[in-house]
Amino acid sequence: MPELPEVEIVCMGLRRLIVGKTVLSESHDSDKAFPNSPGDVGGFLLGATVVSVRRRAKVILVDLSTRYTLLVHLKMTGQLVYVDPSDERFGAGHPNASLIGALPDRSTRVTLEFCDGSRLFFNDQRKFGWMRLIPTNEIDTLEFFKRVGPEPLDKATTADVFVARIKKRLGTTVKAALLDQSVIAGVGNIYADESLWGARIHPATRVKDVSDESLRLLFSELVFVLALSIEKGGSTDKTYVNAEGKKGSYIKFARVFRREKQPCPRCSTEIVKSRVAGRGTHTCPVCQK
DNA sequence: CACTTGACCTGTCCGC
DNA sequence: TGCGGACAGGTCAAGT
Repeated sequence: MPELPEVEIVCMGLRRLIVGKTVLSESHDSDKAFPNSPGDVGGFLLGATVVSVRRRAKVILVDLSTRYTLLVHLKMTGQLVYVDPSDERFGAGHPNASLIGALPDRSTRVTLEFCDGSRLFFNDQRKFGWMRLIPTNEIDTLEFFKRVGPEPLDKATTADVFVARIKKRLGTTVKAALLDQSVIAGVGNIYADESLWGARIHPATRVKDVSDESLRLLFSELVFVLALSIEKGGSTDKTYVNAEGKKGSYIKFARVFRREKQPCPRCSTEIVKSRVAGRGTHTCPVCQK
């Protein structure tokens, strides 16, 4: 499930792989892949050169020379994978296609072909993800970007900023508040559980019942797990891969996420799985009260 | 208004 | 072996 670290890793790869490349053709399986975009997406993309790749929250922004930007949201199972013609994974029909991760595959929804013959595939098993083509100067007018909270890894986003924002959600659970993109950007289920364990806060606690000191600790734990995950290439539970098709390893370092029935790294009590804010939630019943 | 739940999807896993 | 159902979770619309 791509969250901030996974999306950041994809962006870093795309910066290296596609900036400066010009689109030769585009194809997609269904117009549902491009909600709220011009009808003739292919026509708008033809001849456009990739100028830069940015990230805001969990959204990838590919700025084009045409003053349009391609927005991409990977949601849960989306992938953006670049393949060069010299790569053995290039093109379908390979005898060991699924084994080597050949592309396109049956989850491929959009294909961008560049002038040098390389391709960028947007794959999405569950079809929750989307791409959107929009004039670059209209990005700030989109409701999501107007509402979204600050980036946790920005220097300007201090613990004070975080505490002030989360305390606007006094009546809800601290986990629901962390997952709310308008409070703080980029946090999903994995890093919510991991940071709450780090701060010894039970996810179902109401925000009003958490001390300022604990909220400040929560922010520093959040920054810690996000930065650690970026260092480890992100979390691959099932489907996540980076722009080169490679998996991340954070999940090996996770303390509670997907570790139910395993010992808590702090006190050895069995990690339990429950449901908080409508999500599978992992906690240590002793460390997190 | 503040907050919670359901819908969107499909692959995988579990019990029978 | 096959089948029904639960589950996975980011975001927004709908419901309480």
